[in-house]
Amino acid sequence: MNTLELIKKNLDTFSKSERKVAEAILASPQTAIHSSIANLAKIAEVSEPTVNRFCRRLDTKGFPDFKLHLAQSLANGTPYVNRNVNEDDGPEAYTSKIFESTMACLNAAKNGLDINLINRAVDVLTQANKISFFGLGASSSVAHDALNKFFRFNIPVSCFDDVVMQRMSCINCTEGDVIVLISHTGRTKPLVEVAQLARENDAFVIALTAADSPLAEQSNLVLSLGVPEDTDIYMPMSSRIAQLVLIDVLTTGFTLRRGAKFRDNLKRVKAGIKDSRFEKTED
Amino acid sequence: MNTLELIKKNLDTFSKSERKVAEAILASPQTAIHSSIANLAKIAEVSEPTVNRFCRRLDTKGFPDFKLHLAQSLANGTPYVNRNVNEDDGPEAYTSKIFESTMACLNAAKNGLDINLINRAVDVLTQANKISFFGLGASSSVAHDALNKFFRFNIPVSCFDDVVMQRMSCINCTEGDVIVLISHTGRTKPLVEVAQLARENDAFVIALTAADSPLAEQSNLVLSLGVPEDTDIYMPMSSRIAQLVLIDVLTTGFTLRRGAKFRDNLKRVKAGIKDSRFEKTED
DNA sequence: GATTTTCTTGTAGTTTTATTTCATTTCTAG
DNA sequence: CTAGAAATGAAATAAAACTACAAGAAAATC
Repeated sequence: MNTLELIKKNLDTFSKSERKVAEAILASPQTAIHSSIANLAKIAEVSEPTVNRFCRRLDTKGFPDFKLHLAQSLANGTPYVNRNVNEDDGPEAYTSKIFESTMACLNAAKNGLDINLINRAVDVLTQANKISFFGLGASSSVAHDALNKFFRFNIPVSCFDDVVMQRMSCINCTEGDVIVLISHTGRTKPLVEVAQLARENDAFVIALTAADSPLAEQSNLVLSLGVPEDTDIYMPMSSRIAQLVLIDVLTTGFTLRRGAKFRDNLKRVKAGIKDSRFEKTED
Repeated sequence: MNTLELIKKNLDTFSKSERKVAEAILASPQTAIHSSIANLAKIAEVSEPTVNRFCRRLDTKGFPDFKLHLAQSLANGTPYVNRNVNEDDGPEAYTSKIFESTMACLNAAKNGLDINLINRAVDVLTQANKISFFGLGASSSVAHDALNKFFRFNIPVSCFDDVVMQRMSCINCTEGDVIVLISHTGRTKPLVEVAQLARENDAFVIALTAADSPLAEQSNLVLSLGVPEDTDIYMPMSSRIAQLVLIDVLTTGFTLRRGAKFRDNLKRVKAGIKDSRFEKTED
């Protein structure tokens, strides 16, 4: 738990003098971590033992230990607090807010993931005869991205971003086929129907979507990113980034699982691209 | 600069005893920040002043100050150090490595951005008659994503991921058109030619690409993400994520610049989608 | 190869910083 | 208004960090 947040939350549980300490710290945390206990006591206009007691109340061993905790939470740039863009932000402000909230979001997503399910998904993908990635709207770019990555493994893989093609593809499914459906909310009707159709035709359905959504219910395996987002004005930015990173994770798992033989194959594909470039490397 | 990294990098500039200290810290940074100078000296089998000298050599005021620095860099989950996936990583390991290195990469990207150029890009986009997003290969999904976002602003916007269409589109360019080219390396021949073609037809060319690349030279405005990446085996994962976040930033800047009127428009587009859903929200 | 110089390291002493103890003050409840 | 409890700070104690200096090792010079 972020120390600054903790202090804010417990402001009313402190005694009068202890609150003075809290406020002094909140006013300038940077000063706090670079002060001695005597100095901070003077700033807060209390005695040294009071500062010490304040530290202990926050479950630290004492003042130096408290400074350590505080320093650590400052290092994170408080990414969880108050990072929404508002109307009068300048370029500097909205740029760092977006980057920081994206990072915070990835962090949250990481902590909320079920590693066993990921492992399971990699299993399924490794054994698939054919893999298809489906997404609609904003999620279609995630599906495309997935296609791009799996394409290099030299296995049958496809990607559709319109419902008609998705349905047609599902009808031709057989056992051993894996369909990966991508939807932030899991409430896009056509996609839920596609999931149903796929399962009726014996395909294995993996969903990258919200837990407890209609789409999740229709799927064999759900990888959910617990990333709430205000989708009312701005677009589902961060959550989509998290989906992409999840695709990265699956790709990596896939690569590792299939071992060295396949990694050679990857290199060969890359080598084949080099001709169309000024130099080496990748787009 | 990350303290642990700094220690590693300077390992050979230390004297024999100081290196003992460095190694003791690297072996268990967590122990280090919770030890007194006497304790750490004992662990490293040196004297206390040696530890103190070691701290000063790293440009800190002394041992307590050093602990603060170290604590801060530990708080970031050591994302900069040694985060490459290797063959025998389990799901847990590669998942967190990928998430963490992506976050680190975003952080690096954020710090390397030129805010003025972003502001300039937003300016140009806001005044464009027509916006086109071009990408090839892995970058095409970024272009699609951009299309998806700008599409909602109710301005002429298009996206092509094959060279032929891109060239055709460029030939029809007129002054006031803006072309956004996306390429991780900036060395994809066809895309560089497209940039040339677009400029010959009076379009304004914005490139999301590496600085000092052929593509950068052919563009009117370059937004570069200084994100080096080992593209030899794994794909350009993190850098592409950074590009996407940059698109988010541009979109946000665009939204803010055009003011409240346009934000209403966004809401209307959203409302129009709702019918095709089980509930509200967005994919 | 010896000798001087420089750099490195540790011991012991000093100073700074943090913590504990305890007396005083300030609330709170009857 | 007073007994008891809680909060606070002064002073003393303990701990930690730092400094000065001297002994020893390594490097350079003759």
